Parts: sequence; structure tokens; C-alpha cells
Amino acid sequence: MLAPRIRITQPCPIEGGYRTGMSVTDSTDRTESDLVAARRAKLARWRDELGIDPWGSRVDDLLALAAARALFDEAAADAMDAETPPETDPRPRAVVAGRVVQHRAMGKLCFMVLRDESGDLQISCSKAELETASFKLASKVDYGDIIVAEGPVGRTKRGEVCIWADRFEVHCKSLAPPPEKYHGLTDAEQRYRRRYVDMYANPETMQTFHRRSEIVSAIRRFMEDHGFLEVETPMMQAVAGGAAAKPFTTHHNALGLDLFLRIAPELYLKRLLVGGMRKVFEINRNFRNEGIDRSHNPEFTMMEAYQAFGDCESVLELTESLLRSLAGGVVSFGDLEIDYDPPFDRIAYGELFERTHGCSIFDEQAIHALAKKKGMTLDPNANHWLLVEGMFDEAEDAIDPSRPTFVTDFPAPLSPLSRPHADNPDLAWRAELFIAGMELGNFYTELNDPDIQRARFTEQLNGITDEDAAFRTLDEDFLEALLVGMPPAGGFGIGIDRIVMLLTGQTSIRDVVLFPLLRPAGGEEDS
RNA sequence: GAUCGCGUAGCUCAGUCGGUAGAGCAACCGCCUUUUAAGCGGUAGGUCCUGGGUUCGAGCCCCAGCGCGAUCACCA
Repeated sequence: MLAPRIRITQPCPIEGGYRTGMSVTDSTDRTESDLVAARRAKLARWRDELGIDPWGSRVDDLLALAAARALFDEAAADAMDAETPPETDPRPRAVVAGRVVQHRAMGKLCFMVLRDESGDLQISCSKAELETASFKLASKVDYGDIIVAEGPVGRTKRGEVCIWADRFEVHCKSLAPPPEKYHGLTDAEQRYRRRYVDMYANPETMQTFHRRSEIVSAIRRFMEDHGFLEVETPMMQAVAGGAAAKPFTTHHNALGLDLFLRIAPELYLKRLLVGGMRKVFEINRNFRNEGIDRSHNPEFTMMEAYQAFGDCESVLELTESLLRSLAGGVVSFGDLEIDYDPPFDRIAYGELFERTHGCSIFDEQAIHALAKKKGMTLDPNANHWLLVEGMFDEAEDAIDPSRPTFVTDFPAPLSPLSRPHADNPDLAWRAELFIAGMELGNFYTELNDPDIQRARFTEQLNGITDEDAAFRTLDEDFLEALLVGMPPAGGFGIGIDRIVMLLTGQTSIRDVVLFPLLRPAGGEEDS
């Protein structure tokens, strides 16, 4: 809605008014309105004086700008530059569309650069080659307008490949003031809040998200090529299982039912193994009500996959092969040069721990003493394994960030969903993959003994806080499924966003998530 | 949640010792047929994040808040 103080210098033919995607404070609206008003005025003039519909229409046979550029034919361009150019123009023709990102008008000639997903291309407009109205449009378009041009693909005297337009149309008037044409939009907050501007103003952004789509697509292909079936399991769950994170809550009115957004799909995917699917995977969102930082967004994309008659080892190898195929070798990430050639490094959890802390994960007295010394807050009957877990973060830092590394043989008490070693029930067939200091994924030989599974769940529920108890309950139906019988299996989950970060060199998850979660703009308190 | 940093024109940024607001781009008017962040001349554009305080005087100093970022904590 328009703030009452907005000044409009020309009658505004558009009803409804203009709303920025930004702050709605009066000051912003008012100062912005001068620039918006100028564009509205121009739009009205085009309508009234040139009879133009500034909102465009269908255009067939459009070429991407990169494709149009690729049509450039040097011989044809040379021929046109010759003393006596051929009677019929030998240059290939193209119809293109894009957003105006540069514009240089000089009297009877004007140049502009269009941008689309594929890249940039200059459009050159000569007054001699265009209808009067079209040339007037071309010399007056604003940064941000979306235009369609058609003509021969040639070059300028300076050798710039361009389209010499003999058709020029505006297909969408941009009313919002654009960011600075050279620096683009650099303010991180504005880039996330107005991603649609970031995407066109900063080509790297567009490139990153194209790459993300290609990566996800390649992962799908890889999994399908290995015989995995893609499935979709509930995002809304009555019991938020499969991980130990805090869930978001929601409510179904008709059923009068409180539900959780899933923190993991694991318990449902395993049910599919019980049902008889042999290899399944799911790429979808998980939701965890935890902190936000460079590697955590509350909603994030995971791939989980389960392979009946596989084990932890088989899914480790599958993942090595997957990452190798995605990365293709060495990929730099920040200061790191990460080599994805398998086999990845491996180190046992206990060994890594001992290397860092100098004591065995099994030495309860030493661990307790160490925890005390580190001033870890602990109640007197603190569980030994929770202490170990608390100290493990430090050990993670000992992993070479430039080497993809599997940490294997996690403590079974910290791995309630994985199968314990036969010769040491304190260790589980579970590994985690670390790259660049980030946890990339989890790998298991799945626990399919319903009695042990019930015992693990029950242990885990003992001694949890009241807060946690509110959403951690026993998934009886899952245990029922295990009674029906799940084949032995390997399973894993990997963070897709983090893989995209690694492969695109983005060190913040917000730069690989199109719309990362931010506090709503405007500062309106809602409590 | 803690600590630190940042918040000035639509955008990108200056702003000295506390002395009353600056540039470039964008916009508007004019000139220009080979520009490449085009150029030249002119005009206009500000709740200096918000609210308090100190001061004769605050963009600048102090307090509180809001937003963003970084680090840490949390996240099997």
C-alpha cells in the first residue's frame, strides 16, 4: 500500500500502487518514490505517446544470449565491413530477451547490454535501422527493464559481438530502482532479502544456483544408475524421530493433532526396506529448530539412502564414488585444496579422541577427570558417553580439513540406530564424513534387531530433560515394523547444501540456499 | 544465547578534533552514430537504523533497542 506521503509527479495510471520488497518505513518509501515515480512517468509516456504495452507478451523462437552470441560468424561480419557489402545480409539473425544491465545512449546510436541466465550480450541500436518509436524506446530504457530485440548478430567497430537491432520492444517495465550497475548488490542482508535482485545483479549468484541444480540432478542420476529408487516420505510426523534435534511444531486442525516437521526421514525410509524396497533414497528438506550459522540453516536438504544387504562399508564406498564423480578431482574451497580422489582418509573415533585428549574413550575415570578439568558443566551422574561426546568436538578439529575423512567406529551409546560391533558392543558400525571442518554425512550398518532397538530407544529416553521429553517419544510403529523384519542394510545421509558449498566454493550455507531464513524485515514485534 | 564489528541518498561508499551532509553510479533536463562502469554541461535527491542521554552544539561520545555479519556456544 502506498504511504500517504508519497509524492507522485505524474498521474499514476496503475492502480494498486507499488510496494518495495524492503523496509516499509515511511522514510524508505518516500525517498524511493521519487525514483519510482520517474519510472512510472516514463511508463505512462510510453503508453500515451508511443502506444506501447509495457508488460509484454509471448515471444517465440527466443535464443539464450549465449546461444545468440555463438551464432556470430566472422566471415559474414567481414563481408558486411567490406567496401561493397553483399546485397543480402549474410549475418545470422537472432531474437533475444534480457534485462538491461548497461545502457549507453549517444544521440542517434545507442548500446545496451542485456543479461539473461546464460550471460550478457550487447544490443546495438542505430536510429537508421529502427522505427522511430522503437529507437526512442531503445534510447530511453531504464536499467532493469526487460526487452526483446531482434536483428543480425554482428560486431561493432571495436569488435564487440552484438545484435544490430532492427526490432526493439519493451516486455516488462521495471519500476524499482536497480542496484549500482558496477558493484551490484553487495550488502549481504539485501542480497538474501531481495534474492531476485541479487540473481540478476550478481551473475555469480545465478551461476551458483545453476550449479546447485546440476549437482542435485547429478546425484539423482548417480543414485538411479546404482539401482536406487527415489521416494518421498512424510515431512509432518507425529513422532520426530531419526535424529536428536529439536523439531518445529505444527498442528493439524481437522485431526486436532500436534505434528512435528521432520528432523530426518530415517525411520520412514527403513519402513520401506521392511516393505520390500531394496534400495531407496530421498532428497528433501529436514527442519531443525537450532541455531543459524555459516553451515546451518533451519531447513536444509538431505539425501538419505538405504541399501538392503549392504553395510556401513558399502555405503562409504558408494559415497566416495559419488563425491568423486561430482567433484571430478581437486576442488578449492576457501584456502583449501580438497582432493576427492578415493579412498578418503579414515580414522577410528576412539583413536582420534585419544590422539587429541590423551586418554581412551573407555576410561571412565580419566574422562570424568578431564571433563572436570575442562570445567564442563555436568551433573554428578553425567553419562560417561555424553562426556565423551562433549569432548569430541575438539578432536574433530584435529582432522585435516583438506582431506575428506571418515571417522569410523562411533560409540554405540551415541548411535542408537546403528548396529553394534559383535566383538565390542560399545562400538557401532557408524561413520561420519568430515570435509573442511564440516560434518557432511552419517553412515551406518543399520540396526535391525527389534529388541536391541527398543532397548536403545528406551535408554535414550531415560534421563532426558523435560523440555526434550516434550517431543521425544518412542516410535512404536517403527519398532513394530522391525518386528515384521527389516533386512540387514547399509544407510547414509548427506547434507546436500554442504556438498554444494564445497563444490561451488561458497563458505556460507546462505549462499547456496535461495531464500535462507532471516528475521522478517521491518522490525515489527510480534510477541 | 555470548562477544566483537557494521548500519549515512535508490545502489556503492567517504565523512578529520563533536561545529550543523559529501562523492561516484542511478534519476531528471540538454548535447552526442561506435560505446564498453561511455563522455560533457546542468538540476534534484538525506528521519545519518530507532529511542533516550551528555553537550551551547551529536552522523561522530554514552546507554538501551532493532537488523545484518563474524567468532563462539548449541546442533547424536
